[in-house]
Amino acid sequence: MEIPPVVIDRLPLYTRALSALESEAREVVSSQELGTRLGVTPAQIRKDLSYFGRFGKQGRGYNVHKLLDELQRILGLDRQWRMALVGVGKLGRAILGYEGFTPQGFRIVQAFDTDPKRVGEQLNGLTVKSADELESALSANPVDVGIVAVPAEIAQSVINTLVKCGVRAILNYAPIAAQVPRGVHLKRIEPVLALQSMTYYLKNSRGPA
Amino acid sequence: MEIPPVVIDRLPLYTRALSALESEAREVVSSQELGTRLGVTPAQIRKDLSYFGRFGKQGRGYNVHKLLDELQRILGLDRQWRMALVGVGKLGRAILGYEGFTPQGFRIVQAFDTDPKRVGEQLNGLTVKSADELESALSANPVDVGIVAVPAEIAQSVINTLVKCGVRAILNYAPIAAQVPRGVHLKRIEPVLALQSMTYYLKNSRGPA
DNA sequence: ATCTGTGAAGCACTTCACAGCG
DNA sequence: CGCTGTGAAGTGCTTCACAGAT
Repeated sequence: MEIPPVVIDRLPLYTRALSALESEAREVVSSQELGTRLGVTPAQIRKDLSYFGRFGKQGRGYNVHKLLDELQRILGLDRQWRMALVGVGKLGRAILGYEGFTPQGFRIVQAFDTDPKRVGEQLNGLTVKSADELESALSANPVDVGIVAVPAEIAQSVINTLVKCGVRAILNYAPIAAQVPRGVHLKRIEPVLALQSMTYYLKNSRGPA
Repeated sequence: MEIPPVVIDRLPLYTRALSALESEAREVVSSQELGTRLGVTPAQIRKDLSYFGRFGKQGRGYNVHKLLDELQRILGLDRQWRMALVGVGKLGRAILGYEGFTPQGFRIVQAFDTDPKRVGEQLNGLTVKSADELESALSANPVDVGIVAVPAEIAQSVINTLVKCGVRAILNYAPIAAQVPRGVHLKRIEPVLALQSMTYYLKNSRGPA
C-alpha cells in the first residue's frame, strides 16, 4: 500500500510522545490523550496507525511500549544509521559536536572538506578527508545519510557527488534550493527558511495575542 | 483572502532562487525555468503568485528584480526582525555564532539561560541574562521571535513563558513535541526528526538507486 | 509564438460518524 | 460504556487546459 508522505512525517512525533509516556511509566494511552499532547486530532492518529496495522484495544487504547516498538520498527529506528558530513567549517563542527544524534542511533562516521587546510585535522575522533576522496571513501565505507554543511556556492555539486556515490538521504544545511533526482530524499534543515515563512504571519497580525 | 499555508512555506524558496538569478544578472524568468530550478511545477508557481497579484507579463515571464522585491515585501523580509535566544549551552552558542541570520535581516538581541553559572557571561556582544528575567527583559525590550535551545525537560515551560511574554513566533531546537496556543507559530528545527522520517524510505527501498 | 493568470477538474489528506470489540 | 478501526464525506491543495495579453 502507498502511505501518504505526511503520515510518515508524523510518525517520529508519535514515537517522541510515546518515549515520554514510557519514561513516565504509563502503560496505556488513548488516541485522545496522545492527540492532546501533540496537537493532533485523535481521528488522525488512529487513521495514521491504521495504515500499518491494528495496534490498539477497543475500550482501552494503545499499549505504550508495544506501540513505540512497532513504530520504531516501521521507521527503521531499531538499527544504527551511518552518516557522512561534508563541510567542517563553523557549522560542520557544531553538527559534529551535536549530542542528539547518537542516542537515536545516528552516527557520523566520516567527515570531508574541500579546504586543504582542514584536511587531515582530527575532530571528534574522525580524520577530515578531502572532498576529492568522497567517491573512493564512500565506496570503501558506505553511509546511509549525507549531511551537507558547505557554502551555498558548492552545495549543489557536493549533493550531486553524494547522489552519484549512492547516498539516498541528504540533510541539507546550505541555504540553497537544491535539486535531487527522484528516489533521493532531501530535507532542508535551515533556520532562515523557517523564519522567513513565520514573518509573513507576524507581519499580518499586529497587536498583542 | 485566506492563503493556503503551504503557499507561504514555498515563497521563501522562490525568493532564494530569485536572489540567485539576480546575482547572475538575469532580468526575466519564466515559471517554467523557476520551476525546473526548484523542483516545483510551473503551474504551481503561477497559482501561488496569483494569490498576491499579477506580477508577470504574458509571453515574457517575470521580471526577476521586481518579483523578488514583491515577495520580500509580502513575507516581511524588507525589515529587521529581533530575536531572543533561550539556552546558551553548546547548541545555543552555535546558534549565536551562526552567520546566516544577519544577512537576511534576523538578529539575536538577547540571550538567556537557566544555569546561574552562565548568567553574566559575554557571548557575541551579548550579556547572558537569567531566564527568570525573561518577562521583565522582554517587556522592556520586545522581540519578534524566540529561539529555544534548552534541554527537552524544560523546553515546554520556556515556550510557555515566551508565549506569555507575547512572542508569537518560535524556533524550537529542543527534541520535544511542544504545544503552543492558536495564533502562535512554532517551527521545529530539529535534525533528528528529519532523519527519522527519511529512514522509513531508506528501509523500504533496498539496493542501489 | 510564448507565457501568464485562472476557473474547473482531479487528487490527497483530514475529519466525521458509527459499527463492533473489550 | 469507552475507545478503536474505517468507509464515506468533506476540505484543501495541485494540476489541467485554455483564454487572453504581448
